[in-house]
Amino acid sequence: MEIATKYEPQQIENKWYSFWMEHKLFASVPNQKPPFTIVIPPPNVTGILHMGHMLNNTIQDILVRRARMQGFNAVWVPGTDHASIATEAKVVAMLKEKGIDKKDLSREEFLNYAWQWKEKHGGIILQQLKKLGASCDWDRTKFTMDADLSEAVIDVFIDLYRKGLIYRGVRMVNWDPQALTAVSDEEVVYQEVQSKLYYVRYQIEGVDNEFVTIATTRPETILGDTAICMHPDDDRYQHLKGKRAIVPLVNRSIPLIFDEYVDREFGTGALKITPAHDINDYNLGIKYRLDSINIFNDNGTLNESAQILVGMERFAARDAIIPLLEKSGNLVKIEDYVNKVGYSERTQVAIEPKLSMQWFCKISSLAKPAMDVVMNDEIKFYPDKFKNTYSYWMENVKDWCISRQLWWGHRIPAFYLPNNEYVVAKNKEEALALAQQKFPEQKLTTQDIKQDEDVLDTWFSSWLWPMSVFDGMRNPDNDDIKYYYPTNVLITAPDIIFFWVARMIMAGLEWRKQVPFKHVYFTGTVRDKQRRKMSKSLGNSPDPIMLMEQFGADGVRLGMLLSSPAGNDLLFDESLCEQGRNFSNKIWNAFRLIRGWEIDEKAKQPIHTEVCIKWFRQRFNQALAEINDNFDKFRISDALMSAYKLVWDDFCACFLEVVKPAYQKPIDGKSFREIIDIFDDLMKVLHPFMPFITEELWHNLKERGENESIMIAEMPRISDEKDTDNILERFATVRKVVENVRRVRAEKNIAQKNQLPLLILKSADSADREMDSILIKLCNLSDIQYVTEKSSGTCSFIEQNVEYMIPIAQNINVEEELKRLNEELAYTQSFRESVLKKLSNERFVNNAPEQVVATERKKQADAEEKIKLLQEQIANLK
RNA sequence: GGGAGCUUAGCUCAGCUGGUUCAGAGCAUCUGCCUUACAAGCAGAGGGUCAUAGGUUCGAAUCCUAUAGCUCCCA
Repeated sequence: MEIATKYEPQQIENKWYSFWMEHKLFASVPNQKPPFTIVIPPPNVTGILHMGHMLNNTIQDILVRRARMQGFNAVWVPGTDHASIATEAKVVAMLKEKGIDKKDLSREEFLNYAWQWKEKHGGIILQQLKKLGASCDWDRTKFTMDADLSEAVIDVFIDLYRKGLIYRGVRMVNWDPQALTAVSDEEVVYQEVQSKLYYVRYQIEGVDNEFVTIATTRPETILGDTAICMHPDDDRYQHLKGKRAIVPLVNRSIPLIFDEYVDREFGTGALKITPAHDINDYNLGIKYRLDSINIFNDNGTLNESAQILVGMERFAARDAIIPLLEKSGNLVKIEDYVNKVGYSERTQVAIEPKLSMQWFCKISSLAKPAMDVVMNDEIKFYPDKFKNTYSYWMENVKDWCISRQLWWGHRIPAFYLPNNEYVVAKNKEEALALAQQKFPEQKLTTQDIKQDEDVLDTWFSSWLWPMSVFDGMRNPDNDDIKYYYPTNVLITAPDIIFFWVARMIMAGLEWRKQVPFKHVYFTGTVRDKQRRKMSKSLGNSPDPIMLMEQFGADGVRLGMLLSSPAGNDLLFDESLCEQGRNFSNKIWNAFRLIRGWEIDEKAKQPIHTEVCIKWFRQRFNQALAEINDNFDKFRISDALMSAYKLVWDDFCACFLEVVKPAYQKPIDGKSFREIIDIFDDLMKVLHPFMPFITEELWHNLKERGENESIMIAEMPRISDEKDTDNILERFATVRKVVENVRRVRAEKNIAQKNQLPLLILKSADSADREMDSILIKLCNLSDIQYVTEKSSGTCSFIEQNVEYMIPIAQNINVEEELKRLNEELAYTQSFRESVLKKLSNERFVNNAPEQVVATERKKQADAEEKIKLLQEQIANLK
């Protein structure tokens, strides 16, 4: 049979993904088996696949596939989240292209467009995940604005409201003047910017030529100033106590106040106070009952209250006010200054602190139990350092601003009445009934009540995700939620530990009295080689689809994992995928080798093959234990590396070299079948990492039924067979000897095809004939002789204090050999010295555990033995 | 400014509660090979004062303290 020497993944991948789908192998329904559940961190419905998704979803798929093969009823629930701000921005932009302004549309019209957009473009990412091999139960695909999930969100709002945990209030919020909505603290990204510090002097009221100078980075907000504040102990300003100042340009009289909040070192020690536009000023404003003058419109332009520059955009106003201040004689100086400015994560525009009416969720009572379950390890974090981050945030948790001034999302179920009261209810009818009951004298009708225009923060729906995907909020006793919840593990990025992870824990405990997941695995950030975050604007992110076309999905999956221990950033480099592809190819060729053998049922199994199979079974067992252990600790890249080395180093480089028959010779049937079984097991171990190639080869190894798949084959278990004859250790020694022989070959330029004899300075009685057969095969030896005396004209080496000699025809380079031997002797001697030093230290001998002292004595004995051998070798050469 | 964490080979990282020659892995590098599964490969080799300075200990990459540098989170 002709098989290509290179593995070509494309067709194979499509073939098997279709096969899995057709046979519904990803589907899960509750049954008697133990469940294993993962819910996908729902990507934005606007999203397209990027490298972060690749990493995250590769890990989820590995865990799910492995669990499935281990006999769990595994489910991986896919879905997307509606991403209020991002989606609304996309739709607005799309409409703009069509020449439609959002302002000209009704809410219903706009939402129509938005749904159309979602149906057309939403969920591309889920299609892309299929290319990766994601074994999601697609029939369970959910969207955070599905009717059932939406109902759950509204119910939760009402429930929290009735529990007194939701309130409405005026607060300083982070206003995004482009998206025209408040965003949460977590959605603000602070960046250092090069800016200016403006020094502006204010006339003291009623005193000629007396001024107080302040420093500000935002001179345009002067127009909203309602006080100037200084430190009460500041000597420079004692004489100003009780006086007032005049705001430049608008000539408003404002008080001078004194508070310890002020940093005397900063600027001039005098601070202008604009309560409407700065959170700290706002707090001082409350404390001193200052006026609050809002000078901005929602879109960031100046309003009537500013008195001048009305209608001008805030940054333009900043530029415009400087010449005015200069002209009026109030500008003292300008300095360069670096400060941090908050930007909206969604629109990248500078956040404007703004006072506005918002809905808030009281969080502290929810946070307490959520804190406990992480601290007591009921939920385990990997890596566990994120417990620190988590506890710090939870201890200082603030109320959650849950309203967004958008249309796309879950509309807040609050209904306003003509008397400025409001009621919270599931829909207008219930709201009306409630309102009529509450205010019977008002004689309210449907026309009198008006629902809140705002929607809820997207996270207010995603915090229910692990429950709502199983309809666990509306039907808490349904079979799915009872079976699949709590989920086993959440795979996510640490930057949403507060947004999402913490809140899911709160929600799970609040509504199901049960944690939503038992383990949280935090992936690192995918960065480029220069440690820069991958981003669209830098253009440093490769297209995952192209990568998969180039290296195969299996290759890319390996590439993602190879250097990404939990929580560590992954410095992505295409060469990692190349390594993955090369590994696929290695496996492919191992298969080609086996496939090409002819089978002779009459032939007897050679001794070296028998021994080698015995060894490999032990080695496999050992590696399996390692892999399992690594999985238990969520050290997935380590688990992969164990499997990688098992296949490449042990199976291909060693095992196959021993068992493969000579060129064009057949293999005996027994060996063939045993080797196929071993290969079969290896494919199963690799399957979670590399689903496609393993499925392909698994089907080619043996006759398989039409409905069979490696996906649902049983994962090999650690066998009880003990390594009674110590074959692992004996084999390890053999491999060292093989290395030495190969080194001699390399140094002496002796080709592998030329047979060599090997002399072993050891009694023939203690020979290990089993291992000799391996040596002969791997080193291509003519024979092995056990001798009692050294012979000259040999290259020799020592392994486990046994001397091995290879007679060679050419002259030995005595000097070179001596140099090598002397170096080894020196090393061994100094090693012995260090051991002796320890042993001659009474305190060591007295204090150290017996075991440790005994091993030191053994080291001493071994070293002395080796020194003796080396000295003999050296003497022999001279 | 407050907090957390990191610093081990050229790169990315392991190294658990001090004790096996403990200084490791993968990649990269160098040398030799188109050997009959695989050059996307084979065989071999080199490479580190474990950030620095102290301390605890019979014994420190591992524990403690300080310093330097880096990263992240919060304000």
